[in-house]
Amino acid sequence: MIDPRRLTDDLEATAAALARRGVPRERVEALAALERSRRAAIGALDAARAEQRAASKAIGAADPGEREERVAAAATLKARVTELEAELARVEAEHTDAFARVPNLAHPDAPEGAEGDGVVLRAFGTRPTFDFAPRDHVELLEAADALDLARGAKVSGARFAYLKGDGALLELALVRYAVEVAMRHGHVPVVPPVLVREDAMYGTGFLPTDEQQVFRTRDDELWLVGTSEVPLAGLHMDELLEPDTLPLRYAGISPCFRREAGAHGKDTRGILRVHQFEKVELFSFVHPDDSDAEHERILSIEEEVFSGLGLHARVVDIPVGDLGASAARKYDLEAWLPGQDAYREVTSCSNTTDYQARRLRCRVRTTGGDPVLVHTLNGTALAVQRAIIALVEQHQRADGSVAVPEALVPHVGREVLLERR
RNA sequence: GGAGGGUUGGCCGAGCGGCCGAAGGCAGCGGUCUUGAAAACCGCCGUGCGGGGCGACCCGCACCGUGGGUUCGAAUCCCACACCCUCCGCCA
Repeated sequence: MIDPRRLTDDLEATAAALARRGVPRERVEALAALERSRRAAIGALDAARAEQRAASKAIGAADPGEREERVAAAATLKARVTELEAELARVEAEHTDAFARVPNLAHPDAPEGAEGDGVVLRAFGTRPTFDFAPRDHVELLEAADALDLARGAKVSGARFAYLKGDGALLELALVRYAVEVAMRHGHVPVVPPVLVREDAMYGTGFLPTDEQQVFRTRDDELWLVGTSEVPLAGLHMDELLEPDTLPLRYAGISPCFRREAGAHGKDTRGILRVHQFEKVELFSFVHPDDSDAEHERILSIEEEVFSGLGLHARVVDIPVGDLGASAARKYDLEAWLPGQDAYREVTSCSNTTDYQARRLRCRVRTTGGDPVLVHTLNGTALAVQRAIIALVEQHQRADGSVAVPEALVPHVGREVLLERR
């Protein structure tokens, strides 16, 4: 959510900034009007309440003779207050809903453009070459009975899969490996709840905008998270933090659930786009001055995780037209997938600046001045299914087996996986 | 699922219709004292919103788990819900 105050105080600048995010001028002016009527309603109510309070106080000290008359007068004032309260509630509801749908302001350095206009900042690792026709992850994993898509579909539907045998082992090894890298960089490992209340979904910006992407439960007011970013951000909602506690850094380990509505026909093969996957997520709460540096820091951890697996990938600076509602700036890691002959997104890290903090009411004390909103950042340390794809496809050998990268050997317990029996 | 107890400021903890934004303590901040520190003593010390000065300040309103209700007036009374604790049942 943007700062309503800033919107009315500097309409021109805010309108220009929001135009970058595709918010039309008329809508910005409508928001400003809502903010002004909200303030007017508050002013009127406060004044009426002050009158009523004064009248009530006088009753306590009044002579019994004039009491009845004073009570009647106070009752009239009360009716006025009730009326103004209803008016404010109406304005406030409209205001809240309208502002909740406004995306975060883009970072000045985020590149212009729409999906596909990302700027490749750099690449790391070596793009593998093969003296045989490389297979894709489905062929490699199914041949070794490490993946069962057909039965996944039978039991749960399309976009669900079983990881078995080496596939299951690979998940455990990758999670453990990623958590260790994250811990080396000061992120505290966390296994969070994956069912959360609506408040946490709103606070992180997944509601109301992406409602159709989220699984919800029928009999309880709970939502299944699409990333542990939600419960990790929620960790400090409604909190006023002490400055010396920042930065707070976490590494969430959790399954993630996504409806993938509107993605019909897209990435239907294999486990690239599934309804349920496991992910290790980096999350930081920092002082607002430090969020740019923290963003680079999280990106570098992501690069370390991937390059540590001997994988080739590139870093993409995502254009404003392709940012989610909460992000001011986003970097993706795109790994080379020989099976698709393409680079595909395997991680993503966003600086959400004060967007989530405002919605979650998370602030930090400052020396002297008023508390300020913290900045929050999130990034994928490792998304298991996509990492598995990149790993088996890039490290495959002619016989369909996969060389386990050195860093993963201790966690897998073997140097080769997916050998056919 | 059943029965009880609880939820007050950064923390602990009083308050049980108007004098309560809220005693007291701890922590924190400033000062006196001290070679320095501790102790002692003095002072300050919640958050949000609205308005004004538009500076380190003043005024108003709101907030005692959340949402309703009673009342001229509620932290205090009533109802619902959420969460925490104890006991019983069930269960991994």
